[in-house]
Amino acid sequence: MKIISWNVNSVRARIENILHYIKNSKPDILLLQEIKTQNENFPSEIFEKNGYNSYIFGQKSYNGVAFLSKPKIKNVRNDFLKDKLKQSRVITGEIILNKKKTKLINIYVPNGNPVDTDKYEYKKLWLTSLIKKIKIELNLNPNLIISGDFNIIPEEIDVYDYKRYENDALFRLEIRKKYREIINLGFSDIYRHFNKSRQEYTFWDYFAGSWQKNYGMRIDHFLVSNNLLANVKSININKEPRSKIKPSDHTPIELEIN
DNA sequence: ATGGCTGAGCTACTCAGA
Repeated sequence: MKIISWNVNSVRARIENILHYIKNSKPDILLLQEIKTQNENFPSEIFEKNGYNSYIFGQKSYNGVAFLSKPKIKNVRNDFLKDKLKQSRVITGEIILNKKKTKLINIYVPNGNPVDTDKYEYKKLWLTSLIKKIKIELNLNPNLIISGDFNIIPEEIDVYDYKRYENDALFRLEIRKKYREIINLGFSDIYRHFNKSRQEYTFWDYFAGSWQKNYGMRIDHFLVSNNLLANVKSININKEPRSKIKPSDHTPIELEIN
């Protein structure tokens, strides 16, 4: 099964790029973040014509997450977290992997910049609440996949110049510690598991020629619970969509799992 | 280098992103 996560930065502005990508990469399940639209304006019919069911947790203008899926996803919910600001940032659902009931948790973590503002406090609270929920969930079901735009640079190797980001909400030590906390509950960062010292990114800013200079960062992740680790076949960051006309600033990360 | 770009909502300009 091919499960892919992609922050598309508006599903409607990106529709041609997404369709082109789907035809080439043929995901079974696509986890989308930053769809930037309400449920009623989500282009479900277009995806249905291409063989995908849509499961949407939208919001006007900002945020929003969704699943596109060939197989049906069961028990889809928007209430995994209580979001203080009522932003649409998590959608969950259940699939069967290798006869195991597996929960997919698709997340769009708050950015948190600038630091030392309420935005940063919101990110910290949001992550604390996420960790608490994951801990509970792991006790109910050992088969979890958490994926999406974490807005966290895990280590120095995961950004083009870490010194520039030491006091940034994506790289501050206390934020990276939250990421470690999730992993320490019993998960693997699948990209890093398969690529111990490789330096690749999933995001490049639109401005200042960041893409051309490869000034990027790895902030989109797949965390797979250790009970499922043996099922994982491969992980790949597909840079092709970032090179296209009118791209998202993020590029897809692709998981192959039995 | 706290934004030089992009998108939504709207129709001039602000807010947000990372």
